[in-house]
Amino acid sequence: MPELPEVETIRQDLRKKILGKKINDFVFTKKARLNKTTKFFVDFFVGNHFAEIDRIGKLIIFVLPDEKHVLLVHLKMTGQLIYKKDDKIIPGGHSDVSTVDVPNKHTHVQFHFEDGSKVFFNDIRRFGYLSLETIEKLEKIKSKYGIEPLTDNFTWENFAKIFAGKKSTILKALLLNQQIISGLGNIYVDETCFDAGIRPDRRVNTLTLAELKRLFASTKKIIKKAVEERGTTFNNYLDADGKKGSFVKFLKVYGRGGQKCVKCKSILTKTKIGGRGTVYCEKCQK
DNA sequence: CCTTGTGTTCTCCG
DNA sequence: CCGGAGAACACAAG
Repeated sequence: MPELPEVETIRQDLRKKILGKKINDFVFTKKARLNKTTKFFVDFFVGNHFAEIDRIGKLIIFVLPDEKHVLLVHLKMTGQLIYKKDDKIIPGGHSDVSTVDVPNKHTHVQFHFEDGSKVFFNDIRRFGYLSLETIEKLEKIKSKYGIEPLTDNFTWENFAKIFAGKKSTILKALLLNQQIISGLGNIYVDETCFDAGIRPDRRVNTLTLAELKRLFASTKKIIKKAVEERGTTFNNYLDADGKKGSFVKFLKVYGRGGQKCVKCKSILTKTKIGGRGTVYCEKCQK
């Protein structure tokens, strides 16, 4: 599941690879989820290029040189953006880096660049989308996102403010709410709560100052570490080179329901909180 | 039936 | 009874 660290990894990778490169062709299948006609996309992109790649929360923002438009890409659960330099077949099959062949049956969109390199948008479940928007629309969309764990705005003061007015919200629901904190998804919320030693089903108005401080520190720590490890490949996620993210080896609760807690060896609880699958330790998290 | 991210709808409380 | 917050529901597809 691409969350902030995964999307940020892809953004940083693609920036180095495709900025300024002229787009020679825009290729698509009829399964592609686009917010305009395919003709519109082709006419718009062929001959054009990307001037910058930004991100807000889990949304990738490809900035066009006209300073009037952006291409928004949301990967949802199974989307991938894979860059490939050329179509050379390496004898014996796979290259030593990429763990995926592209294009494949889940490739719905391709950008072909002037130097022969390509970007492939793959999506098994097809929940992800490409959306061509104006700068004005982007500002409206951006205004709906909460504070970003990787920016200077993510201070203890701003973090504490989030909780100040809240009453009985379930902690996990609050942390997953993109309008409050942007970028956290199911993996990092469970990991953050474990790291802070707090049950994800706690009502936020019952959290003590000490607990809030731990939660703030853990959020920063987990996200920073996950970005350093280039994300978590649990099922489907790959970076722009088709490589897996290595944070998976640091997961302490996500996907480990029924297994032993790494700290206290008791069995981790798997349950549903706020409608989402949740794993936590009854002993280590209070 | 499950999975998760997100947008919408509904309910409840002060 | 109104407004807003929070929770529940709906939807995507395999």
